[in-house]
Amino acid sequence: MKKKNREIIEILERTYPDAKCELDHGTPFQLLVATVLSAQTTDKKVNEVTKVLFEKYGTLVDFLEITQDELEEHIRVIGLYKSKAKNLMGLFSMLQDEFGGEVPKTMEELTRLPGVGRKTANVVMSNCFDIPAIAVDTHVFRVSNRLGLAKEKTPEKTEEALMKSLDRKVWTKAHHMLIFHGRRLCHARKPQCSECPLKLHCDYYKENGGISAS
DNA sequence: ATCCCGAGGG
DNA sequence: CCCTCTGGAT
Repeated sequence: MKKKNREIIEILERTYPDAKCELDHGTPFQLLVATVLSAQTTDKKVNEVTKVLFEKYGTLVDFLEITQDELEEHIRVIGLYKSKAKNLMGLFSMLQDEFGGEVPKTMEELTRLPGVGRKTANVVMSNCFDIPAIAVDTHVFRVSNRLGLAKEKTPEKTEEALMKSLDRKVWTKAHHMLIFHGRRLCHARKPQCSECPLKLHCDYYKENGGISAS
């Protein structure tokens, strides 16, 4: 790992020592469901929904008995609930029919599941099975570009570049820290550069002197 | 208005 | 690559 990257990781570790997955989850199956639900909404809201949902339906077997209408009723307060409910219904049956009722552990298998893309697959692999992975969401994408960890034009290329430029053992942690940084300081619109401990390592800061775009 | 730890389809 | 899908918070 390059010296600059190592310094960035060290600063992130000091700044966000508690960076972690904030979705509540017990079993891998439950985190998979929670992660599918989390797209374009907040973890807080998903946690409120899953707390009630998993109390009534805790396992795949329970969900195989549910109807799409019942599921929609539970997740109605979350955005995109129709497509999420539809995807989850397909996900349940595919888990049962093609994966023996178990959550698969590979990118190829996970992304076959309806509603599961690279981001969700990486979250499941790293958080459920301790497989080093970098899930690139909008935060990781933006922050990586600004810091120069991975200057890429698509999330998939950013994922590849980060895996090359960072030690495997910090992948999962780096993923969480970059998300925390994106949410706390390195906002899309108005990044708080003046408060940022990484500004001296940041290409974005160098280019505009830390003046937030209006 | 803009954003939320996206995914699928065109 | 770009658009849409959704509702709630700020």
